[in-house]
Amino acid sequence: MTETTLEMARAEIDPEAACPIAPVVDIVFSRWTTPILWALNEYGRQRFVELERRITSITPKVLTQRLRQLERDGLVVRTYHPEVPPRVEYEISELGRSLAPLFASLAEWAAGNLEKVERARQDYDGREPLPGRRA
Amino acid sequence: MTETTLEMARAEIDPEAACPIAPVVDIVFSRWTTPILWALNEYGRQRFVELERRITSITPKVLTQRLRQLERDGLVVRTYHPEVPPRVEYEISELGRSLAPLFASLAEWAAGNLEKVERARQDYDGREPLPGRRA
DNA sequence: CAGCATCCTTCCGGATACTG
DNA sequence: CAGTATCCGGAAGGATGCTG
Repeated sequence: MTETTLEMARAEIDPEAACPIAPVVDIVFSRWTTPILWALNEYGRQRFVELERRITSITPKVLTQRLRQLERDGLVVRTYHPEVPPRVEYEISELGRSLAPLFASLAEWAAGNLEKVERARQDYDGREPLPGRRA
Repeated sequence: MTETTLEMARAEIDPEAACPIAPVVDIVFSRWTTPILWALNEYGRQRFVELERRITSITPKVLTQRLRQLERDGLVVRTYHPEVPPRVEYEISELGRSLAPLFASLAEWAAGNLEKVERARQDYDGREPLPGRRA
C-alpha cells in the first residue's frame, strides 16, 4: 500500500502530528468549515448571501476566505454567472459529499454524549481544586 | 490575569443554528486535542513528559491548557501521585474512548481521499484566475 | 450581489523564568 | 517532574469603504 507509506512519511516529516488524522482535521474541521459544508450538504446549491444568512455571525470576508479554501481543497464547487447583478453559486462536490457519513456519525455521537460532556464540566467546575493543582 | 480563556472560546457566538455538530467539533477537534487524544488512546496511560515528547512541537504551557480542557470535558482522566518528584499520569476516559471508531473512520477517509485533496489543490493553483475573481 | 483592499483589534500560542 | 506566571509577536478575525 503506497498510501500507508505516505502516511508514515508524512507523520515523520510533520512531527507535530504523530497522529495520522491531523491533516484531515486541518482540512475538514478548521474554523467555520463545518457549518459551511453542513449547510451546502443539507440545503443544496446556494448563493453567497444565502450562506451568509444561514450561518449567522459569520462576516462576508471570512465566509469568502473559507469558501476559497474549500474550493481549493476540492470540497466545494463555485459557479460564476456573468450577469448584472453578478450571481455566484456554491455547491458541495462529490468529494465533499463523501464526508456525509462521517458527519452523520459525529451528529450521532453528539446526540448521545454531549450531555455527558456537559455534566462532566459541571462536575469539574463544582468540586474543589485537587492536589497537584494550584496552591 | 490567568489565561483561562478556554471558557470564553466555549461561549461560541453561534448556537447550533447552522449545524448540529458544531459543539462536538469545538470539543473534539479544537487545536491539539486530536493528537493528544490519539496519543492517549494509542499508547495508553502516560505521564506529562511522555506526552510532551510524543507530541513534538507542543509547548508545556499549551499542553497543560489542552489537558485541562479535556479533563474538564470528561474525555481524559488525570491522576496525581503525591511523591517526590511529583508524578502525574493521564489516560483516556471511557467517554474519550467512545470516540475511537469516529477517529478510525476519519483515518479511513484520509487514507482514501487525502490524495484527491492534494490533487485538487495543485489543479486549483495551476489554473489561471477565473471570471468573477480578481480583476 | 459578490468580494477585494485596507486598517485595526483581539487573542492565541511561543519563549522565558520561576516554584512545590 | 509538573506545572504556573508573565511578556510579547504574529496571525485570525471584525469593521469599513469601494468596485464590476
